[in-house]
Amino acid sequence: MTQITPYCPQQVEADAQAHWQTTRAFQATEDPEREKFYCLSMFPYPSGKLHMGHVRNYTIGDVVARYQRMLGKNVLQPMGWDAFGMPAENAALKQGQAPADWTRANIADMKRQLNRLGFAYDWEREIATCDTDYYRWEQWLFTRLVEKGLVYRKQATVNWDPVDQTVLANEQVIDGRGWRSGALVERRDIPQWFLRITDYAEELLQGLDQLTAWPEQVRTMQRHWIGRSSGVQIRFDIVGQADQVEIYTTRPDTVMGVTCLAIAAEHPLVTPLVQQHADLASFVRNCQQGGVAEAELETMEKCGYPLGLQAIHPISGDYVPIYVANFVLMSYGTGAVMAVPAHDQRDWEFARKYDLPMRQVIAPAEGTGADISQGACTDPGVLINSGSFDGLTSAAACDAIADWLIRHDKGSRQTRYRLRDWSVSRQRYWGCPIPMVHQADGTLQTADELPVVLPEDLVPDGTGSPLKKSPAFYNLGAGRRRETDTLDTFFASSWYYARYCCPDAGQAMLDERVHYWLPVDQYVGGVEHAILHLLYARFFNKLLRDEGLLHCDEPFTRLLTQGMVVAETYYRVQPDGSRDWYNPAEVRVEKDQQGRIQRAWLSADGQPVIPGGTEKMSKSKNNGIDPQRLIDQYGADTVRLYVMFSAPPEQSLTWSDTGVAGAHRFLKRLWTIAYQTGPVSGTTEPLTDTGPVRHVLHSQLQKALSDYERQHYNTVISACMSMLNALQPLVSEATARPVVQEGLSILLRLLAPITPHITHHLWSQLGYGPDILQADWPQVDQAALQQKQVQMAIQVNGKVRAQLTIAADTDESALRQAAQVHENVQRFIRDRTIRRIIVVPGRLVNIVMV
RNA sequence: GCCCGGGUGGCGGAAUCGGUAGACGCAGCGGACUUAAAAUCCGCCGGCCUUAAACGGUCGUGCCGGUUCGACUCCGGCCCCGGGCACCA
Repeated sequence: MTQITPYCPQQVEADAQAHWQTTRAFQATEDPEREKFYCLSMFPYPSGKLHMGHVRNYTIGDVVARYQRMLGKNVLQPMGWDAFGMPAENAALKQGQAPADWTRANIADMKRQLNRLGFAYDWEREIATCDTDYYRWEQWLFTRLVEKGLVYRKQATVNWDPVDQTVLANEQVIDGRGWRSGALVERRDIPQWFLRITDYAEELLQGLDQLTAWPEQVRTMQRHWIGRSSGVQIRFDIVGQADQVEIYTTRPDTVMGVTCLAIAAEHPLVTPLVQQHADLASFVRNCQQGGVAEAELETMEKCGYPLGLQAIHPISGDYVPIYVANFVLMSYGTGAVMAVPAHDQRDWEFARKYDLPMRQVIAPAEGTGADISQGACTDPGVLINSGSFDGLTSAAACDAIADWLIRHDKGSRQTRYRLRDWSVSRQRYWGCPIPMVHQADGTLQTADELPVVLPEDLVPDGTGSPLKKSPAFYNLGAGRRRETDTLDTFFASSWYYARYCCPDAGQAMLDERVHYWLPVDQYVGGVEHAILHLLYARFFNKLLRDEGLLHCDEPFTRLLTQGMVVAETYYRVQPDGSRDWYNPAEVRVEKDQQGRIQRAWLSADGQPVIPGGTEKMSKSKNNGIDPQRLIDQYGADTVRLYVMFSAPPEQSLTWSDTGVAGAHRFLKRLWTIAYQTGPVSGTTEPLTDTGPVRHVLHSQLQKALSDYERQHYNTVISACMSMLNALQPLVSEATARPVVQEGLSILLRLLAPITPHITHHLWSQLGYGPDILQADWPQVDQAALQQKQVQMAIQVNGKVRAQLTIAADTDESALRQAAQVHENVQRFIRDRTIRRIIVVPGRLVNIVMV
């Protein structure tokens, strides 16, 4: 046997990539004659190096793009950088490097790594959101939205670090304390810029029904997030005051059970009383302790303090006490809620704690009265203790009570959304400057000239935005002052998909090329973006549409939410209480028999580290795995194959590096078998052989083709492995050569989207064709699928008792006969009466006994 | 706390519409080749019972219950893990 060139991925991959470069294989051009396919993966934040989550995301996207290309579509697959954000400022704090330099160095590194993986990107469309040519159009859009009245300014509650004198992100609040200072975080209201996304709430909700190629779970999450509800806004008068308190409820049927109102510490009713009552003042101060994250507000201990005012129940006229409560925020809703302890669990607990009366006004529709001594009864039922409303069902009472309140001018019906307007201003440096100017008279105007360029030479010091300390930036003279807040980075990532269509458009935000490419046919990204990013991008698409810049209603036709790559986290607590996170690659662990971690220590110093649980790979928890080592050792194709094989794309993947060797072994076998078979020779006529190997080949091909459509790429690979397993014994048989060649030709094309380098090499080197990118997609030979014999299971009462190999065209009565005579079956049916026999053609016969 | 997912051998996973649970791979074990190792190739591989072995039996898809001739799949209740909760991206 002749010596076979060993598989050398580094060489094969460099050659293939050079070929794609010289042929400009992935540069996309608009061509109205061809069907387009726009495949987009969520662009990365340039945090440093590529981690496994990136590799997984971009490999999935690349497989989709290359698959569509092989189907003959005109494919656009761009790539860029979500380049503004907090980590650049954090790196600057640590290393004193300007965020711009850090970011651009990371972009260069990560671009090199992406290229090494062989992704089919059109790099001529590369975008970085920190480039003036990109963000100038955000500023332009912002001014347009100001003109349209879709931007406004309002107080909003933020996390305030009283020591560092800075606003903290929710992520920077750890156990109620600032991550750097360790100081107790306070809630503080400051003026912020808002976008009226709620104007689009109904359209964003309705649009979900059209997104049939989105995962149902994402649509459900967005529906709940938008959270449309029908309810009643009710006004309560206050004893001895002209002011009123307004509340909103979706359960007006329970209104007769109100025994308390709870209002926010910042509510206008509270402020005048604070000066008079020291206890109240101290309670209000306590209320302002802690962060603003909803999870924190919902899980903290609910506290209240009686304000000393009584509200007048709008129907009964009873007096109900008003409490100040730490779980009501002034900036959401009306800043007040009604409490119905008998029928709401949170209110029930609140009433227990402060010894407030409970008044049951709903009886369960069926059975005897519910016991509210153990907890609230939240189910709908029939009204009791509700005067003239007694006996109504909850549904009827909702209507009747709403009507009563409206008739007596005490309330109104309202449709509300849980969705809140989008606060887009950030008190940070490394972002797009908001193009507004504070005039000497206190009014606000849009900037005279765009772009407002962000100075790149500033270095943050952890005590607020350096822009605020940079008169060169903000001081416009004559008392005019530039806004120093920057835009939320979600602003930049909400329209990049459109800019890729025309990244060089100099005269406008978007040009006519978007009409060819949009909407995006396939969007791929982490499931963690299921709500915020995807909702904001849908919102922006509608803003851009209403601006006349694009025509589609929704930006992303099909969505694949890739599961996360998660890994264990490890940390040590520093003397100041902060946590230092260690990468799993630097940690050694000892596990017990159940696989639980017993002991973990840093390999560098042997000292223990604390396991922090498996979490999404992230910069902040330092648990990203560097894929570079694997690429160096095995090559890009092996890494691509491995990440696609080891789990279905939508499932989360707990990182472990066993199994990579198996993926590599498969590619080596493919290489060896292809070279043993040698250059393509002989007839090119379609084969007519219907032997067992071609049956395996074409039934596996059929499975692989359908799995490509279903995006079950892990089982595409399983099918390819089965095909290679079937071919392997035939390699040394000269007569089987046509079948092996056919098999390899199918296999190479099936694998081309997943492992593009090795398939490119073998295809052209062994004479299957000039360039696998131009090859036709394989097709199933139906004749090869036919089988003369099938194997069926025989069950008795649903338990498998025997196997039957029988002619595929055996009719049903013959099958019943054959099943009953089987020896082992006889043991179970002897002496007993057969009640029925169920035949599932091609699968099983089930004999049901008495 | 609320919303959305997930839980199948030692491990990753398969089972597309309620129809033979464990495809494909990893790890492991046994064998071939080799002076040896690596690589490669061949075979075995959920637990328990029975058996010389095969055949066979029985349990088994997080837990408890239900529907069905038949349940990983459907229904009810629970447990655990992951994601999101509006300033991480």
